[in-house]
Amino acid sequence: MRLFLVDDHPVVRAGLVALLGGEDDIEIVGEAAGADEALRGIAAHRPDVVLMDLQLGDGIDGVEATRRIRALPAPPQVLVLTTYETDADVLRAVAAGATGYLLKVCPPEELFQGIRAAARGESVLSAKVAARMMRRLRDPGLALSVREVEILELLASGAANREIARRLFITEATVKTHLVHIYGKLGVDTRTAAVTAAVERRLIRLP
Amino acid sequence: MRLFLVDDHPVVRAGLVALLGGEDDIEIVGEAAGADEALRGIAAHRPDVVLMDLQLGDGIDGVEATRRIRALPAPPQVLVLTTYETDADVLRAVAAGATGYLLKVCPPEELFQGIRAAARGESVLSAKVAARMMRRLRDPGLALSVREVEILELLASGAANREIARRLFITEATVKTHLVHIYGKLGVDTRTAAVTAAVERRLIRLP
DNA sequence: CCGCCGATCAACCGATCGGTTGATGTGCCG
DNA sequence: CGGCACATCAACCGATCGGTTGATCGGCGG
Repeated sequence: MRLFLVDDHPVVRAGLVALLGGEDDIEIVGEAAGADEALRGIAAHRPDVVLMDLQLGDGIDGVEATRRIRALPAPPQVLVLTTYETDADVLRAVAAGATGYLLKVCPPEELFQGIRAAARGESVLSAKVAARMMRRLRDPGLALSVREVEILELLASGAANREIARRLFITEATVKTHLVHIYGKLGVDTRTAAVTAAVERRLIRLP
Repeated sequence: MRLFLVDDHPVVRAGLVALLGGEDDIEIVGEAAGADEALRGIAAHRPDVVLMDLQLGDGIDGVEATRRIRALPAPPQVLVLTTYETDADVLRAVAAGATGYLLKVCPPEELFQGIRAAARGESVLSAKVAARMMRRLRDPGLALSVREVEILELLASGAANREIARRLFITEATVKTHLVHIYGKLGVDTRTAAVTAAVERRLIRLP
């Protein structure tokens, strides 16, 4: 099975090469530190699976890189392997066409099985990520709605209520209503605290 | 030269082992995913240099782990190898007794030389980190003062001006004055934007 | 079909924030 | 010694935010 690595850290790429060297059925056909390099390498080497970090060397992030890879004709499976487990990251990666989402803290064996499962086209979720998603499905009351996360991300960028309203094509009154709900769900009472609480709880991630 | 690895990511540890395997003068005598495990391993194997990540497996972070290691009798040199390059991280790590500060994105050769330099007791700074520190020294006007960073960190926790004033034993008026200066230096005009700008510019980092 | 939830909007009020002007003291560097 | 940066405080004003109450509408599930 042909594998392509995309990660901006030389140390991590070396680690993956070393770990996967012991797996005879997995062949690493190329690696890249950034999105452009990855797209060229994938076109040249036609891998079955791409192992993708979310923070990349060049300006393009892993989600956008995933989107572009999946837009290729007969695209490879993309398995995200990254440090973060925010709701926003996971949902965006899956929306961009990722087959699975693993964390770098996972034990090597889980990584191997994940790569093989991805090659078969199966969906793969790291235990921690899966738990987060299950909780999100089981207990939707505590989870923020999609709209509320949108508000939070604009909040994190420092936008005023009026600016948020303008960007989302709603009125300031609606923004305030959403904020009250967000405060309640996060257990805070100011916008700044909401941003840090959301970052801590991995609901959003700062750029 | 005896080296000990501390990093919570199995992939990164494998990568370091693989990369350093080619350097005959460097011998890896042990590794750990967390601070407690590291302290036990260091006591047992007596390395010359400890390669330390800042985000660790257990509750203790790399800065605190560094402090504890440097408090040992005849302690090893501690070389920080991490993803982040915030002012706060670097300054805290150095204050805790770190000999050097390298980034995981650095090329392997720089890492090798850094480890050897650390073993000789020399200070090591990654090029990006060094540049940031130099800028901080050369152009103190653009850098935030220590007091302003304190304000920023409380800001990031969501504290209101009154709360910040109470925690720092100053009046609300003074807090507002500091905020105006901070806004000016960061080029923003709201507290929330100041927090995200500070995080983006690596002046502070969220917990 | 009816209830619940999410999303939308309105009007109001007090509290907080952003911005300005002006002032004082301290410590450092040339 | 004379700046200069930093930290501290005061008073003021308009803008924004936080909180509340109440309302409409569409979709989804029992």
